[in-house]
Amino acid sequence: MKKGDILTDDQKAVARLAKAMGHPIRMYVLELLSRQTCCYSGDLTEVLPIAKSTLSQHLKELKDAGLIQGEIEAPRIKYCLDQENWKLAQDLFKKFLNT
Amino acid sequence: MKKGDILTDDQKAVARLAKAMGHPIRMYVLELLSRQTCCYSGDLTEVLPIAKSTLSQHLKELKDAGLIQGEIEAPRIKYCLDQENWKLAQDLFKKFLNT
DNA sequence: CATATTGTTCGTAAAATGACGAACAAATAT
DNA sequence: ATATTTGTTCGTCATTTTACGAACAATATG
Repeated sequence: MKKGDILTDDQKAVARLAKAMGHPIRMYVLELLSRQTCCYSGDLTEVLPIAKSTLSQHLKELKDAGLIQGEIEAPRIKYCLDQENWKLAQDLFKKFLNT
Repeated sequence: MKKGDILTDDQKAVARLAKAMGHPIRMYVLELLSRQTCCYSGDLTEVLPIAKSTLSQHLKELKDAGLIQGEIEAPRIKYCLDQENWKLAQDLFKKFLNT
């Protein structure tokens, strides 16, 4: 924790999360997963108007931010919210927005 | 509201807000303003380790996203949260985060 | 009027983002 | 063993983001 560093860890953390949420496609995925526990990316490809490689990138960003996790299941991959980090995100945003 | 459009307005709106919040400097400003009603950008320039032109850009982004507003006051500019949109942002994030 | 003070705008540059199709890897099914 | 399904990775490209300093505009102060 360097001294001259003005920005707090929480500010950095919530900015990191917000950045990951800063695209409509990614919010679509997050909302879906917050409603139905899991989904397969194939389902998303069918519905979303983007190439599967692009979707893959978006999912990777959500994964890198810790918001979702993917579990290999036969030929497909099952995506779910990362419950632990999701709770953390809830708390962080609550902290920054509610007061 | 076009038919083939999968993404909802709320998803787009919250993504827009999240994008604006997706930088530590901007979260710093937002947190400050959520605590102390207003500030002058000069105060920020003193504290933050970035050029004033860069700060100006960040403030503009927050303004464009509707999160803050600037009021000219003599030689300086007073920045505050845009209360109305801030409430909207609170509601949107609450909705998406299930809080 | 001259001169600070304050912030934006401009020009520039490096890096990141978002998108695509093609190629690839892994696993299942034929 | 070959084909099919599923998703990632690669190469590419255009656009956006982040950052800086210099120049500029507007407004106070001497």
